[in-house]
Amino acid sequence: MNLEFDPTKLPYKFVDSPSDAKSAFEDLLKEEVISVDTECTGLDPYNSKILLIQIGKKDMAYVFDARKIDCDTLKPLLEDPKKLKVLQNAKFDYEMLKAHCGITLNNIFDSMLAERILTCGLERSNSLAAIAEKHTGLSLDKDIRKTFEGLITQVNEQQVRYAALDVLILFPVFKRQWELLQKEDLVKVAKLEFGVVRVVGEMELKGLCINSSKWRKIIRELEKKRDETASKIQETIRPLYKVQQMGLFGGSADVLNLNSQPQLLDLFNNKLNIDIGSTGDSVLETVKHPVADLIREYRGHEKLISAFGESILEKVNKKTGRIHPDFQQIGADTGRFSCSNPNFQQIPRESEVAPFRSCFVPAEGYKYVVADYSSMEMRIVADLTGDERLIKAFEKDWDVHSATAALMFNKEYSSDFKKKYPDLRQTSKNINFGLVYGMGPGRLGMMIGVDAATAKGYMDKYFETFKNVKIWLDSASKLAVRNGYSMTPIGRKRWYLMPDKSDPNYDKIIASIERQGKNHPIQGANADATKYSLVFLFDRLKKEGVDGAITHTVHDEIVCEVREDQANDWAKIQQEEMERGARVFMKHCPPKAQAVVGDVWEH
DNA sequence: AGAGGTGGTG
DNA sequence: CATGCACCACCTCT
Repeated sequence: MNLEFDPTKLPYKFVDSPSDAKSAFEDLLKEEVISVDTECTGLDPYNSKILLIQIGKKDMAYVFDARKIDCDTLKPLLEDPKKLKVLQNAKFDYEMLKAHCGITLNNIFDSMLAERILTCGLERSNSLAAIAEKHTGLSLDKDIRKTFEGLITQVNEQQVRYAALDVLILFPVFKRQWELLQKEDLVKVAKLEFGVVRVVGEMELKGLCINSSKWRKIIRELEKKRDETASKIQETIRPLYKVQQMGLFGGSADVLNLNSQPQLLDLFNNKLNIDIGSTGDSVLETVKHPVADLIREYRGHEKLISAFGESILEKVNKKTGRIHPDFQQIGADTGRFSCSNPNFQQIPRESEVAPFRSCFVPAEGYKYVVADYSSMEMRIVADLTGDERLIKAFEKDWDVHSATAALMFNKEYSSDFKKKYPDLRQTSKNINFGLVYGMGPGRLGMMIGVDAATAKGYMDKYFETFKNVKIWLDSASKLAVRNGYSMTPIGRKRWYLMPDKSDPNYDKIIASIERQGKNHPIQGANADATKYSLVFLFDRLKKEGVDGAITHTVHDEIVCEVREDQANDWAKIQQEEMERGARVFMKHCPPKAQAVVGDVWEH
């Protein structure tokens, strides 16, 4: 790879005076493509500061001292929609520049997302060092990055050189990635992802408000229940253990640690003489012993307390009073988001004992508008297979599981089908859900309580009824194996590492690729629709001048926080835009989104 | 520190 | 022959 600069004699200028800033600005204004990076004292945009802003052209890097230069000097450059800004992990710099300088980056090329799009399924590490090494052969020393953490003194020359190289290297990386994106026909996907960056940036900056006292109340209740169950278990099994241990304060010590699988296994296998291979819920469920039931009860509460307890409240940001989770834009190889610190995509669904979701509340004077797609994956199946009867069912907005059951078992569809034939509907529902995962008869049988042969009969019946679904699924798995990748309708690819013929697990791995090859186009298409929706909604918020923000997304759901008096109108818009997001590629089956306005996170 | 088990979400 | 997709957090044990 030809570099346009000499890595041993980096072309950079350190800019720490207004006049130098002005001339650097003038010089950069001539460029159509600039690269951008920031060095900050930390990762949290609200509790750290920008030290350096680097802006590069292909043969020169300007390193601005953010503590001496007025950001406003750079604003017209960074906000110019005609200039392409190349960044590594643009979301981070977007948030920093927005929070500290009021600068809104646009027209973004994100090398991290580009690499992810180009290697989905193959590589998981998309650090600048890895990408630069791969595309230019130059190895970056990222150790210096750590030296910016909490820095209060003046930056040294080594730090400036490091900062300069980060933006210089982005040019050859960008050039190469752009060629590859075109070659792999991934430009459309890349443009979508790059458009989503600013939405994610704003979403993370906005965060969510949580009712801490209500949250704590739930945890306390759960702890009470857990402790009661735990004591009951300890008392019940104490006689089985020879050693009577006394606790520090006179009470009896626990006989075993209820969270320990080995100790639990020992309890069942050696003390209760009930052989179990694992302590998972599906196994304990079948154990006819009161202790098994108690442990399941204990587990249920312990899980909620440990995963969703105090740890989440510790994430409340001191500056904003809200929680700002990390959204990973291409968190899954299918194209889905993932979420962490904390993971707001796995908050339990609303229930009597654990109403966690109702603790998420909009700010004073605002409402939540929560919208999700209904039966999206089945609608995508209908669209991809072009099955007229499925499409018709969705056009009439029928319950899809009832409709498939009606077709499979030659019954008349009716609005009370679920009441009349609950078992038939359940069977169809399990097939519908299972088929997008490539499920087999064994698993289906387990789910509906019949043997594998009977279950296979149902599946045969299903595929006889929906021949084109079978054709599509077979073709999807074959294509994945033959091509080494699968694709969503907009062309998002997921690659597969093909096993060597000599691999002892060859068949197993191929079977797995076949299942992933069926699942990816469906799950990925859903993700694509949601991402288009995010972009459409974001633009619409601005266009309509709505006082609101996108705060959360969970795969087929988008949560907005909108000023009270505008919420109802926005709900209608949100529903329309989400359906439009799906119609980008759904040309046969109508998508459907449903929105509700409320004071808590619910749907 | 990392793996494995378990279990929460879509 | 065997066969459920995609994540992340917390726990224990090595």
